Amino acid sequence: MYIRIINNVKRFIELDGEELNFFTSLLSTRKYKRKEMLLRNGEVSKYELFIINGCVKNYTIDNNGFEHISMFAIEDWWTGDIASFVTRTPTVFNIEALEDTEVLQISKSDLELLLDKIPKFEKFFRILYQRSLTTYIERNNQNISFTAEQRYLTFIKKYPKFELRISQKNIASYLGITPEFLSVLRKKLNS
Amino acid sequence: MYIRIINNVKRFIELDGEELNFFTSLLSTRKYKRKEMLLRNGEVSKYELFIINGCVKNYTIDNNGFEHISMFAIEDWWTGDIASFVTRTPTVFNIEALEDTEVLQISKSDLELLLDKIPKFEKFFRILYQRSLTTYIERNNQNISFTAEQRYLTFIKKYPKFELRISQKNIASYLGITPEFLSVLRKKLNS
DNA sequence: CGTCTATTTGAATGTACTCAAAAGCGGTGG
DNA sequence: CCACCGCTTTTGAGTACATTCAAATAGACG
Repeated sequence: MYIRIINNVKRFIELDGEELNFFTSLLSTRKYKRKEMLLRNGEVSKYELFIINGCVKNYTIDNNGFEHISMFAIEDWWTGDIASFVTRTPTVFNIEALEDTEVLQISKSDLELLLDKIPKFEKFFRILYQRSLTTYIERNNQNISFTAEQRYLTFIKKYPKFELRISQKNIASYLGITPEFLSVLRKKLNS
Repeated sequence: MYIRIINNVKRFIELDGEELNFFTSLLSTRKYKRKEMLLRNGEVSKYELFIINGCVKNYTIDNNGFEHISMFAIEDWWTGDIASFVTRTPTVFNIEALEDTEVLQISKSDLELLLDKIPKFEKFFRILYQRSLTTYIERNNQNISFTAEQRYLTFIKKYPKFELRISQKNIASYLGITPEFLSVLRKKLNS
């Protein structure tokens, strides 16, 4: 149950048995069926989530009803909505399971307790956010400088697993293009 | 000299006089003239930077020689290139002063020393990166879902100061559009 | 004051979208 | 296990948003 999250945390900090027990005591498990919602636009995001298995998408819906995917998360990834979680304000995001998914979650008060009791977790999250930031900076750069084709090629190179697991419609939404246009791009690239 | 950075740090953590002295002892000042480079593509980013006054742009140059601005930073902002700084690998970014600029900088080894001696700084940077991440997530969402006009309107609403201080050419580069098209947009919006 | 860069303007072009319809595919129930 | 239903993907025609290139004008810096 906790092996994946423990290995994940141990990438950046070292913890003894007691600290690990305290950490895992703050986590709870939840299972979601494919298409179930983990978070809905308008709610306050109460948890930071760690995916044990499965796959979710984190997206907004614009005024015309179109979905725009901010991120995917699969096993060993953290997800959630930091902005809403930190400020306790309603989220603009939705999180939906793309496969049957099992998560570990930690509430805001328990996370604060954890950071307070074991400051090494400040370091853990500092590094986690640092790396996440790097990814978003890179993606932002691609968004403002790449064509859709370049973004697609970069995406499948960086996340080869995702291409097999995630529908074209969802990949298109992540890339910021229409599914029709992604279809055209793929046809062109395969010929 | 240190008032701005001390106030910046005190937003998230409390420090006593001794801790502040240790912190500031690790900082050095540098001044740059307008158009001077703070960092060049291919170098390793050796410092995290805090702007005391002035304004800089952080950008990449694509294969066709076009600039794409990742961020601006003015007084009280942190900047640099985390990816290169953390991994000690050559950066793809350039940082250039848009005005005469004065910065405080801290080297990687000194930052590590600081984080080690005063773990509260782990918390400071955890929160700093968390907030920065939130900004990039929001901007990424706008990039994949907004038209150029919507991105421009959002930008001037969020950073009204920047519009007065930064050339249209640079704003266009930040938004991911051509200066010519931004000119057309502004004309349309002013009529 | 002169030079260099930024901004404006316009015409032609390209990238990506919209809308519509057909084809393909997967899950579910009979 | 097959057939149907709903959703995804494909295809194509017409359109919109944004770029490219060029030239004129305006503005800033030394």
